[in-house]
Amino acid sequence: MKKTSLDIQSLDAYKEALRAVGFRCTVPRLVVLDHLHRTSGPSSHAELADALEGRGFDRATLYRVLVDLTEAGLLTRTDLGDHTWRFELRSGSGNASHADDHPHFVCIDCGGISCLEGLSVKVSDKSKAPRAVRDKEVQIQVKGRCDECA
Amino acid sequence: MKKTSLDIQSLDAYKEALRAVGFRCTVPRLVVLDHLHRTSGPSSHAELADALEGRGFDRATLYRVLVDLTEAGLLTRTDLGDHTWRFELRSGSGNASHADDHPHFVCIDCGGISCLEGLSVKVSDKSKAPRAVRDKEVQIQVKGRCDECA
DNA sequence: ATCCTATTGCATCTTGTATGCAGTAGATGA
DNA sequence: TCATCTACTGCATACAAGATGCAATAGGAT
Repeated sequence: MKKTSLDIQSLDAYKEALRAVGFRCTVPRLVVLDHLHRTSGPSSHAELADALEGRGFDRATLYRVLVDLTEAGLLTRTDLGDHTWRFELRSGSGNASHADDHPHFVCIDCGGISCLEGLSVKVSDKSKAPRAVRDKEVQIQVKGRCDECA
Repeated sequence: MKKTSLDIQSLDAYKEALRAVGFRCTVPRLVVLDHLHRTSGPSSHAELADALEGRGFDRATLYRVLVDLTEAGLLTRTDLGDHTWRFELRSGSGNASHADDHPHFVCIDCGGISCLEGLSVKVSDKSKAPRAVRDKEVQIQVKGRCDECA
């Protein structure tokens, strides 16, 4: 099922999103957006660079693309505890299916990351919890062993 | 309130804890344990090294002390999202006030840690979640800004 | 007090992140 | 369609936190 290297469906959406934040539509940026769109779960700079190996993009370029897009609000940047930034498409960037603030599951063995979209956290004793918890202005991480490593 | 440089009260407890995990009771280790005991909240390697400046310990030594003690189970190591490890005494290491197995709220500004005892997690789509999540064999971390830093 | 070996101190390396600069390629107007 | 302006890219290079190899040293068991 290897068609074109870029998802034509979303291409226009990406271009529009880039222009909306005042960015030029360059090949590296479109490829990064496309890759993050296809990938499930957040990607690190290293993972992205590996995945796009052979496309001829410089690692520094990819790094700056990630940072720039994050600052422009098209991506989110999180650290799941392994000392590497992981980037993910935000909804509204041609990626309507993915919520922004879902919990992540981090495998304590292999370091694999997956998203727990269907997970909700409830606080029973709200009086004690910090305001941020009640207002859901938090980032939730769940650490454990994934099915492969269990 | 500057008395001795080492908290005599806890010294024996530290020595005992070190021996319990098969470690020798060396000066750097005792000083690190003592410092973490006095400090509220987690300390990074850099903070620790700065605080112990003048004691003549090598930074690499302090780093290895932190890592060793963590692997021995006397400390916990977390990353609050700023790409630096932060270490904290675990309960049972002369710090009985803190249980380890409940969700923690971590302030992304001050690094303060509070406990969310009344927090529960529900998974709506159980088919996709890793087995560990369903079996509750996970460690949950909630990151955000605490009330003081908000 | 002596000896064995876990630890330390020093040097060095790695990895992830960040930036300066000259050349290149988007986008705009003619 | 082409010229032009300048936001990007590629390359080199820097930087800090985190690791590690190795000889010297200091716990602690005998």
